[in-house]
Amino acid sequence: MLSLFSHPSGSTAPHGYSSHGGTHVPQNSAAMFEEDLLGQRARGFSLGHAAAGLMSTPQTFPFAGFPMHPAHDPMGFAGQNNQFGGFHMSPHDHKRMMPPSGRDQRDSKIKITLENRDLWQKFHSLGTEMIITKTGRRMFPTFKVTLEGLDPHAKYILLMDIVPLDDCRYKYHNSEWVVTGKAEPHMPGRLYIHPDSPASGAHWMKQPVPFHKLKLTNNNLDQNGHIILNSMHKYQPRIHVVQANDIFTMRWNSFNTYIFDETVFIAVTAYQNEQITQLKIDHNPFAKGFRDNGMGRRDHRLHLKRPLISLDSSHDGKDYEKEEAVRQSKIIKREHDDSGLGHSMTKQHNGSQSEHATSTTRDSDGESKQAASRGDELPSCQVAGKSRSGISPIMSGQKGRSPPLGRGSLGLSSQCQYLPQSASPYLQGASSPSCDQVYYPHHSATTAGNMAAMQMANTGLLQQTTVGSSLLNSASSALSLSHMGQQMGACQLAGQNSACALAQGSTSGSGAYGLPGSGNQGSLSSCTYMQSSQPYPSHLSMNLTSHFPNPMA
Amino acid sequence: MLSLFSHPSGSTAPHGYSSHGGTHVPQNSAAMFEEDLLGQRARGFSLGHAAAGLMSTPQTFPFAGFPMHPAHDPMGFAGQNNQFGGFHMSPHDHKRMMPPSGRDQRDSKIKITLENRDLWQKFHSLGTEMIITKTGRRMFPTFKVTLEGLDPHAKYILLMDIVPLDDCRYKYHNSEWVVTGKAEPHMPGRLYIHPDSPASGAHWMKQPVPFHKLKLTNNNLDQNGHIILNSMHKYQPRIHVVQANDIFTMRWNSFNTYIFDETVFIAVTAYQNEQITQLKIDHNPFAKGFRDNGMGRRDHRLHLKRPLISLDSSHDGKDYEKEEAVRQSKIIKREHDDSGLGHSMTKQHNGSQSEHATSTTRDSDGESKQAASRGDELPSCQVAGKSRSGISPIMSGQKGRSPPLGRGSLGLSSQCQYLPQSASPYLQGASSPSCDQVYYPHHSATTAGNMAAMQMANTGLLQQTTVGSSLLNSASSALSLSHMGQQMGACQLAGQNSACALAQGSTSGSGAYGLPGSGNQGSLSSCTYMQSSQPYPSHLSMNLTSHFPNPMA
DNA sequence: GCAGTTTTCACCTATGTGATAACG
DNA sequence: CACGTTATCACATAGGTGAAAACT
Repeated sequence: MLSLFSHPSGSTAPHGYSSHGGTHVPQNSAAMFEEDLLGQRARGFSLGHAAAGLMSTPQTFPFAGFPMHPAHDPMGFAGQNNQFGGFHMSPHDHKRMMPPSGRDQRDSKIKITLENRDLWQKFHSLGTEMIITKTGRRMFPTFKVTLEGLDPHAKYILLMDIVPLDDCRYKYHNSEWVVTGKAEPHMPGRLYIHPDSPASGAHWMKQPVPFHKLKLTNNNLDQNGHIILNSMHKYQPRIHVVQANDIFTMRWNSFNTYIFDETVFIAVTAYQNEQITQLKIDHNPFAKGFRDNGMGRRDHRLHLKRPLISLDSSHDGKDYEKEEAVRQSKIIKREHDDSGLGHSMTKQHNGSQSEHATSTTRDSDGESKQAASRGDELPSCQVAGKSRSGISPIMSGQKGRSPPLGRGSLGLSSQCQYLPQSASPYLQGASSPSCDQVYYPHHSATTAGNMAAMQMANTGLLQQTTVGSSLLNSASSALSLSHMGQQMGACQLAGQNSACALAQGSTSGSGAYGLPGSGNQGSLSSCTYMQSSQPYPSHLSMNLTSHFPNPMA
Repeated sequence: MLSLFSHPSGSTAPHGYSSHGGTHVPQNSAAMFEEDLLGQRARGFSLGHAAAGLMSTPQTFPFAGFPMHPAHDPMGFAGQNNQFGGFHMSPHDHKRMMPPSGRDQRDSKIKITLENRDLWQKFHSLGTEMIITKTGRRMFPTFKVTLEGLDPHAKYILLMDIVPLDDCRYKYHNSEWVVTGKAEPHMPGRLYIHPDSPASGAHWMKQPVPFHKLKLTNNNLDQNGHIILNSMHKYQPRIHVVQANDIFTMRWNSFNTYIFDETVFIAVTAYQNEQITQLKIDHNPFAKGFRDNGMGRRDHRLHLKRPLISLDSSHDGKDYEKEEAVRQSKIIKREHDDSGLGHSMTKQHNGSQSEHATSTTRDSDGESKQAASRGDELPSCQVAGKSRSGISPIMSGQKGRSPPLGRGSLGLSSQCQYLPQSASPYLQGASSPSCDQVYYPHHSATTAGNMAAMQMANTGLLQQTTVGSSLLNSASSALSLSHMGQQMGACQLAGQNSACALAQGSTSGSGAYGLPGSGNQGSLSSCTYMQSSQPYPSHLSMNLTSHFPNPMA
């Protein structure tokens, strides 16, 4: 297998972190966390040039057929909540996400609430767009949740990931989002571990938990652990609550996954809908470049490509601080309560399903099917007519909140027609055996349990990279994990800092270091470096490039 | 007279604004305003190289004796509210500033309230510091006021300026501010005109008016109209409410001036008290660089040079947005109500005093007494002992709010001993005939009426400058006016954009263009360019370098 | 090769930091 | 000459912009 890491040898471990793989086990990660805590600029965890371990046999990968987009969302929720256009919100106030049913799972009593939901709704009603850049961009609004029902004394790890909502590629045409074709292959989904992890239930419950540090990037070669997305594609952020003392003993089958429909968004490199731009400027304190009216009072009309109102007064906006405050404390009721697809799903916990055995994670998929044909785990796309579909067609001025549409008559996403196999979104996860079901055992006991490899660092897609060292000093902690039915078998570390403190010493750049992992089912405790030769290794990967404020318990 | 403007000839009017003085009158300023309204980057108003008009005779300047610091605060309030150390606040809730007494002045019914007063108090209790930089720095907290009692239909102009509070120079030693000597000569005070000016009373009253655009600089050669201050000196921001249809017909004798004790601050080039730094970071949305816990929840302990608490949790701060909101709507009562110097003054309106006649504004003061002896209009300094004085000696951790001290036992500023002549701060304005009383006719009818010249643009101190054109593209609108007993006679414009549209055409750089103004008593309607040969012309100067969102009425 | 769509990039705002440069 | 104080500067963060470059 070839090296998965593209960064130039030598520039990999600027801080002395080993750049060469081996079958190492986490060591001094705690110390590192502390250091990071104090540092202003988080350092990466990546240990660089790590090589594969258990993933020796490519065939173990469910994605065999889809080397390009083995990643994300296997789940069928893509079909359940694609009311993206924002014309209709979830009929029920699913602000409070609950497990689908009273399944006898350990955390069925967990209650998770999306904060600033009303703000999310505002964006959602217009068709949320999230900028993705080479260097990584934060999300706005910030994904922030309130937790309840956790065991105050137990330790939990909170993670987030973002999965494709459908298999379509979009374009913003004539003020609306329309499908332009099939989706591009997705990078393996990375997991962003909340920096406070692991922490007690009490800690997580004492106040809203923000995932503001999470960053999105369109750089497939990203070495900073940011979540890699494709521009012009629709995504669904998800939150996972896992009871575990540390990420290494975290059992993948104990994932409690939740999603919030209003957080769906389309990744873009540049804003398409200027109403979204304006909304961002209006609410994001950092988008000050245009807040002429300064902190709190701004004139929406200024700088608006097409002013909606007259320019007479600059005192029309409200204090964003106030709005923000309201947003955080108040929960605005949904206006339209179209009881369409009822419970638009929320909880998707990984059933106690079989952990797909100690499958070996393989990285040398070999298939460089860049643009080759891909599997159809995700609903296929079909460019719909311009009829009444399309996201945010409502260009109604200022507060134009689109009229509620039946849940069935979806917005943009409705244009995607799902293949028979994925027709039932709720079951898709379990029904598509070939892949992705890992994370979406929705009502089934299937699951995430079968994660196999953790690539701590390089996503394993950096093959022919030539990334400069500048890319190595980032910060967010993320796990790249392509929701497949593999089990956690190998841990791949890369980057500069070492979470696992594994790779240290060797500075060899692209050499492959396949190391057979110990195949700990359902546990991430064994981190093994791995490198694959294929540019887009389709398997679970964990990229833990950054800081963990709290030392591992 | 020599040129007051130092910027290289030619680079003065990048946008075609004349750089050569003449007796011009505002012309197309309105058009400019609109353009500015839409532009993201405000352009300056400065008309460059303008020359003096009425200020032909230097002797007319009250500052004759103090060529270096004719500027600011003539008022005696320096003595009234120097409880800077923050140990004691104004006894009465002077959040609502009212005219000193029911003087029969047109606007005696105006009520002005400082917004986010509690935030100001927090800073004040520690000893507020404001960063000043070459390029200009905004103030934080932002000076924001709520107005009441204005004639909804009349037009008003809101201005702000910042005057020296005493004649001392400070230094931060051993965690406290101590006087180190006499103050450096102050640049002529510039006036910052609120960009909405002029606007109806209704407009000003409909919501808090923020002066967030105002910037402070330590660059004496500033061409951007920013307010020039001296580092390590204490200042008092002031607000002026003037009923006028436009700045040119604005009558200087109709100024209604207000000050808020809690807004006193020491200008610094770098923060001295780290508690202040922390407070800034905690409350200023832009100071995000360190808000690890992101928008809303931050860990004060991170990055704190000397952490006050443990580092276990990052969830301790409150949402700044919330705080901000609260700050804006709620008015926190002062804890300590030491009824020391009772009404710590607030309203300082310019009585209907005689407008010092059509005194001619002279700019060629000639005196280059840079470090020469200066007049003593300001209270003289006397380095006090380290006893219990000194600003923010209270280094009590987190919420350490200093215990209230008698008003008499002032904080730092108390260390300054005032000369007999200025012993009575409230009367000083009127009592010091030589200068500065212009703005502080406190209880007297004296006054601001005697302003003579407006130097629209260069402060007149840019003499030997070599400022690049880069300095010319700024934005804030400011008037430089050294509160002396001169009357508004000449208007000096400089910079690139033209508010008065006066100077246009001539590009001669440093030539002097003394032009006899029409001597409009109390009115700024006649703008005359002027240039003085002395580096520090001590006279009223108006530097209106920038934008006025609203076209002049 | 033009045109339409996307992406990248240098720029600008605001603000604090640490290192370095002046100053006294 | 070195130290203590103050100032300046390049850097970093977050985020939008517009123009140019890159795709399709």
